[in-house]
Amino acid sequence: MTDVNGSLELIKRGTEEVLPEELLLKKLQRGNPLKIKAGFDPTAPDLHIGHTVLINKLRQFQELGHEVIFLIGDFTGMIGDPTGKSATRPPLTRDEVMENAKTYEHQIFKILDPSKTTVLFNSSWMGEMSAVDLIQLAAKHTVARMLERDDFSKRYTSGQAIAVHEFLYPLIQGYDSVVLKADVELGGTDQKFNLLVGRQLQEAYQQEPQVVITLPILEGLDGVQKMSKSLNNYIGITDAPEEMFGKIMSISDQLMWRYFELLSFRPMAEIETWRREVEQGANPRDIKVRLAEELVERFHSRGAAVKANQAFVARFQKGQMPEEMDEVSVSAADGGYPIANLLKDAGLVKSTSEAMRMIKQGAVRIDGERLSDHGLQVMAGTTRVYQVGKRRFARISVQ
RNA sequence: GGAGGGGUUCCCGAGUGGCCAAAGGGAUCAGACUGUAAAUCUGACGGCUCCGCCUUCGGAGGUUCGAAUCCUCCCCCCUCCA
Repeated sequence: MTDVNGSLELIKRGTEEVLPEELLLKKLQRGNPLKIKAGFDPTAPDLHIGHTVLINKLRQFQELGHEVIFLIGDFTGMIGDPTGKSATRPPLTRDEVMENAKTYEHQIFKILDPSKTTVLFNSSWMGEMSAVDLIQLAAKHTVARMLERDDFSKRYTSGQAIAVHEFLYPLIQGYDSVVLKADVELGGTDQKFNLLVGRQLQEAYQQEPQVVITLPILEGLDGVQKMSKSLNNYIGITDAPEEMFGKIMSISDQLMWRYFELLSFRPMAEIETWRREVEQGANPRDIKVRLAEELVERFHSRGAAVKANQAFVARFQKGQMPEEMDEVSVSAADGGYPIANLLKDAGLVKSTSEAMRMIKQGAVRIDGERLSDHGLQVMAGTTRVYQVGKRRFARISVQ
């Protein structure tokens, strides 16, 4: 390998930490393909663009000739990662795990090269482990070290529950690295503790420890909390083009730069140029469009990106109705369909109470016209466009 | 095993017999303003046949004209001691 330092620089770009960097350099200098490990939770196969920060990094390793191990933590999934609040998860069945794995592959191979990716399940070795083995593994770590983990110490000091089995999670994740003889493990900054446990365990099992690379956690659409499905502040990589485009356009100007840095493949120099243009008065919206187009193109196609942009302009800058919306058909009883029930049954609101509120607040429109009568009975034989707020539409036929 | 503290509406957190569908904050949603920005302002924020009615305050009973608030039993969490 002639250009080891160049590789190192490339790898470091966009990362939070490389621990320890000297070891990575040493491993690279040997010139052999490295085993790059990244673990994924089997319960949440719907990836969002926050996950792609990591996946993009994996791809970079592949391009440099290394082997990526995409590890599905189906065994650890049964424990549940004790990050933050730990609601007990129901164990997944074998079929569910396999199905989720398929979904993962479908999504990650939009970015990764399948021929250089090995997909593994940690149940294949953890399932074989005996109680004795597990206790021996547990003997290699101490409670004090476990409590170093921020999550645990916070919960411990603030009087929240920590179940004993939660201590096993980092150990098992670390043991995966032992089994795989991983050279490098990637994870989000929130995984730093778990990743470091892997290093320690590898040493305990007489292996050269892995290099730990942490990547920033992408903030969600709100710009404050991390992107996650449960907070509903995410952009799914399978989101429809228009939805994806719209979500990106809705982020704040400040957050836009963060997204550019972590998600765009554009050179940083170019992004800096745009930032200066904005400082000199360019409309940030126009720059944001470039980000939206790039990402829609990556996960869909160039054509989809162009179309999404056009639809966005038509709908929000020119105030037109969306071309496509849900079509709903319902049957009215005698005397018509009460508007509140209609909106509820069509899925535009969660309850009739909410429907009433929306109407009182002036959020409901029928064919573009604001509705004020919350007692309206919709007659059979009509088909109209019902709108709640700015974003929820449905074309409802009443039979 | 012993002693003490605690479980409230999505989250945090007030509330110790009626004025409580339950303060306040957060999140969320809507309206205004906009670039579907952000910030800000206003309002909403259990359900329903919606100017009225029904169901909520860990669970099950009980006292009372009336209970989130009192009593009994049960479940769960935390702290200190052992």
